[in-house]
Amino acid sequence: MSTRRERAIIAGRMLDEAFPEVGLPLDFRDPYSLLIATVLSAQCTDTRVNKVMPGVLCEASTPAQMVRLGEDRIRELIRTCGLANRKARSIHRLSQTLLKRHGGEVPRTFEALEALPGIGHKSASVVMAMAFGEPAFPVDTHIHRLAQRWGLTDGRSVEQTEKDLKNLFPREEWLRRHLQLIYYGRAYCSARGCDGRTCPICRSCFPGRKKPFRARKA
DNA sequence: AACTCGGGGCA
DNA sequence: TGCCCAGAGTT
Repeated sequence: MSTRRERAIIAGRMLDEAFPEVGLPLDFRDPYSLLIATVLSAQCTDTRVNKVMPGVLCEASTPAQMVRLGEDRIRELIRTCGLANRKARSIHRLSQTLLKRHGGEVPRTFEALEALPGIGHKSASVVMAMAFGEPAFPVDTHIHRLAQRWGLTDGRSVEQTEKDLKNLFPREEWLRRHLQLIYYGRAYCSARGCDGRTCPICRSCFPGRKKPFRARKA
């Protein structure tokens, strides 16, 4: 039986081996672009988001331009990302709020970011970590699932998982671990199930695991 | 904490 | 078709 901290150390080593260098999946450093990309990312793969973003930025790369572009045009541009109605309205309202409340700038605090319409804790964390370089550990349902499978948390909520992961990894590793976990889950241990042949952890899974995970069919 | 929303892509 | 995808708002 291993402790949670021991499992975290093993997981960290394994993640570094699997993904020694990690790049940002959404390569937008500009805060506003990243904010838009984050909104589009809901229930949507990042490859699809990356395909759509250049077209959006071409027509509107600032809140003022986005407001002027209008909801209907935004909806056309982001159609292939799914949930286009909601996201178009969200992006439009978000841009209006940025203009009215922050002079067209993206605020640099958690509180202000989370207070924006259409921006929740996870999106705020992404912007804080990747646009502003502040310590944040974005945890979504995928990382939550992985942390549960690896015995890094007992919690049922993503909020508890975020607390546990922040506790298990030093602050300067948060962004790297976040990215590695995203990539790892996608490659080996997704919602469909864990491929025990290629996932070094789930193959033997940590002691304490109740039952084997459904393997992805080849 | 649980529920609702709800669309494109892929097997 | 059924299932999955870098969630947010409301109650």
